[in-house]
Amino acid sequence: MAPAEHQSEDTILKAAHKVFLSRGYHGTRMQEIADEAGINKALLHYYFRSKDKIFEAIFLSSFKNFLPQILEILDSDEPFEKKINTFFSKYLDLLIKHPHIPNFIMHEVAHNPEHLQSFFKKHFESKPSKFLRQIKEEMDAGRIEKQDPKQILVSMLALAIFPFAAKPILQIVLEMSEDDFKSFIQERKKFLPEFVMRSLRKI
Amino acid sequence: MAPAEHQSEDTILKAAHKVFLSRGYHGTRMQEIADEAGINKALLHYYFRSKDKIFEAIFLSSFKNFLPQILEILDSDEPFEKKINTFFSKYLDLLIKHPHIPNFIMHEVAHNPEHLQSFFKKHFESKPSKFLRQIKEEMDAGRIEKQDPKQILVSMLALAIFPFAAKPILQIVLEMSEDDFKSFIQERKKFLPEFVMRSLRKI
DNA sequence: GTCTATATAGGGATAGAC
DNA sequence: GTCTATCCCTATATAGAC
Repeated sequence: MAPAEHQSEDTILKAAHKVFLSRGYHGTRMQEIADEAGINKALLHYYFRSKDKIFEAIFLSSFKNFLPQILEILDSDEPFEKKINTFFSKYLDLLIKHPHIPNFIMHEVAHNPEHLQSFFKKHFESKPSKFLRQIKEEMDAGRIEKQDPKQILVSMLALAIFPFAAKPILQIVLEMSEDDFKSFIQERKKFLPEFVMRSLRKI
Repeated sequence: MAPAEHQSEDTILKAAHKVFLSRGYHGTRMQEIADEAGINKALLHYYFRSKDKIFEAIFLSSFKNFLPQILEILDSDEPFEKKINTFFSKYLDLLIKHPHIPNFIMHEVAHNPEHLQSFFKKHFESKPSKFLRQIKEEMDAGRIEKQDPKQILVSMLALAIFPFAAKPILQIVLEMSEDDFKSFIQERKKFLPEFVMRSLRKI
């Protein structure tokens, strides 16, 4: 890539990412993206034709960080218990890097569910089918309690994602400062694998 | 209350509730609320002075369904294990009745965290302090594993709330129809208390 | 209390100079 | 490529008749 050529485009995307993720589609003003990027409104339309086009780019890149990367981990060949550890460790790290993604995705998706179906099919065929099968195998082998595998998967996602989506509320209810919250999440990396495995393990 | 007097006001509130919860503050048009209520735009301003005022009313009533009612259950005098059961059973029922509240609250709160602090202090002093103490007591009595009580509380909230916030995504990833999702949630009422208690119980 | 009509502002998008 | 100026539609809000 030529160095200066795409500089503005990247600057715009970074700015747009920041604004869209903190304000949502309808809360975002093109002016604010321009200010954040240190350029003019007109330039936004020069690079991307419309607000919609910029949004699409941001949404796509965000979504890729929200689910597919993680589903891949779940579909790896690691043994079960090891995989639970890897999952929480990697997912929490990812969420620490992009803490606003859960809210952003869930909000936008809830308001355009029609688009999601085709969008999903277009960009990711990855389903957590291998992981769901793996859970079944563990059950059949008598190593974990018989449960609906989907309930387990959704629970794992919930335990990892929810604290980031509900952060401001949790901070108030539990009287946590920013630092408190940070160490709460760090603690959670250790807490969650144990929490889940203790629940699953046959006694 | 006089019968006809407040009819329009109620109609407006019901319509506003529906529109705000499905579209969010910035996605909501006064025109759509008016249409939904079967009245004129101007009438909205006659009853409530501005969009902000209507929103405030809706947000307040929604928030009351999202947290305080549940924190109350947690601060009751029930014994521990019974309380875990009551919590999930009542909370899931509440969320079935108001499935859009989690997304709505979390989205709006994330974008106006400044307001939340004073808002929360004004309307609810209820903190889950009794429940957190109760967890500690169970630990001290040797009935459950020693853990950070806050991690447990947040996990319980996550397990209950997340599926509603992430519903459209889950439906696609797990290939669930509306009916599938409904029964998934019904199943979850039984699944969650066991899931949590198995994890906590000392072995 | 409820309507129609209108004022006013805000924000996405374009024209055109440089 | 980047800017200033401006168009134009949309949305909140108000005025005023009934």
